[in-house]
Amino acid sequence: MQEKLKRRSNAARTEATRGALLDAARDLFVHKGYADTGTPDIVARANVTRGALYHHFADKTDLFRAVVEREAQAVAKHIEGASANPTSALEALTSGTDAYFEAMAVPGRVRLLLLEGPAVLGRAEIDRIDRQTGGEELREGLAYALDAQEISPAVLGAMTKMLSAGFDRAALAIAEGEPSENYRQATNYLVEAIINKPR
Amino acid sequence: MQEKLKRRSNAARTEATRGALLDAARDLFVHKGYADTGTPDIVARANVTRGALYHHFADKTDLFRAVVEREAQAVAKHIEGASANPTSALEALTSGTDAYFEAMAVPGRVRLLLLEGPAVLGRAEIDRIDRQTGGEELREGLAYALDAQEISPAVLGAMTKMLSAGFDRAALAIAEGEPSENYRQATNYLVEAIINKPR
DNA sequence: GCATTTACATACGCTATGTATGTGACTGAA
DNA sequence: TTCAGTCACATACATAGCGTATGTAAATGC
Repeated sequence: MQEKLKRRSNAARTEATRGALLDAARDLFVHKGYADTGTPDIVARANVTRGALYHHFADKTDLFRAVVEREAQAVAKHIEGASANPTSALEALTSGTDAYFEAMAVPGRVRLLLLEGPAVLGRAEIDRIDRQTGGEELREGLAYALDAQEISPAVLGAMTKMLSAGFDRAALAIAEGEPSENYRQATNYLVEAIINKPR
Repeated sequence: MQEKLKRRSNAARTEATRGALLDAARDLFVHKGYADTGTPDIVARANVTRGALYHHFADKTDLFRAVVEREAQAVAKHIEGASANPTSALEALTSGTDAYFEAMAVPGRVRLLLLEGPAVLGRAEIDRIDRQTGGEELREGLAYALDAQEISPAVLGAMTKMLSAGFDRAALAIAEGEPSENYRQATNYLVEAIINKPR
């Protein structure tokens, strides 16, 4: 236990303040949305002043971006940890999507990453964050699974984006209370249909 | 040619003012986004005052909703007109998706309906508008195509939402300049894989 | 030990939103 | 035709949030 007003290094102060701001902002952005959350609300909950906020972040959008990036990293870490050693291409895909659905079931994540994120930061920025935090797994899994079939890389990329959007939508529906089993089954159906597609 | 300051009925005045506001707002929302578009900008472009805006619409969000609804109706009308008499389930689906991609290629539509819409109005509201303006076609087409296979209605609904999200994503990519041919091929591949899935 | 940088806090200007209030044009009944 | 009531705005105002400029004490580095 440390003293109440202990002297702290600048690094420690920065970490504490930034962390408090990120936590408070995440909560408020999740519950009230980006537009309806004011910087006064955020700093009040974080027990700092607006000066601190604008010292650590360029503006409100920059703070939001930091929140989103932290969230995306958490998702990536979860998926990374879950995908152990798959026995088949199909199993790799389904276990990967399961891990994704699990990770996205954390409250607020869907709103931050799939709803507010693209609108506030723009689709390009969100895509960048996704890629940066490791959103290549689905593409690789699909490419591997479709190895035998004659598909151009461009079409494969297009299909990957479309399926990825489908999984996002599934995560969104699950987060809104729809039974996840329906989406697990639909996912399996889709993946199987694609992998076993007759030519 | 009518006089410059002709007397007009109230109905005519309302229609003109509302139309000018909707047009101006659509342009600005498309180019600068909802958050960065101020009501002063909108009324300046529409050549009316803020008083007129707040007379006809409850608030800025309400005006945005009206813009989105008009846009969704335009999309519905286009698809409705395109889907003539299909010769097969597969052709019905592919021609429907093609019509959807065409409709969504109108500049700004993707941003309004797929990016800003869900974030500003909420997913639930956007879904309501979609349903109201006739977004049931894909569901019916899929249900018909999958008639033979053993799929519960719940899973079918889930799959429909996921595929719909995929098509949205395709429309978005096309709107951002990616070659539509990739997405047409990917769409065909997916639809065929699903319809012909071996059991 | 001192200059510099860091990490804030405070105060301010600007802009946008929504609302309250005022006014003239239109409408409908007598 | 007139006149009361409503409609379609216009204007003025109150509030609030954002970003910035400026001030200060603590920490860091030479």
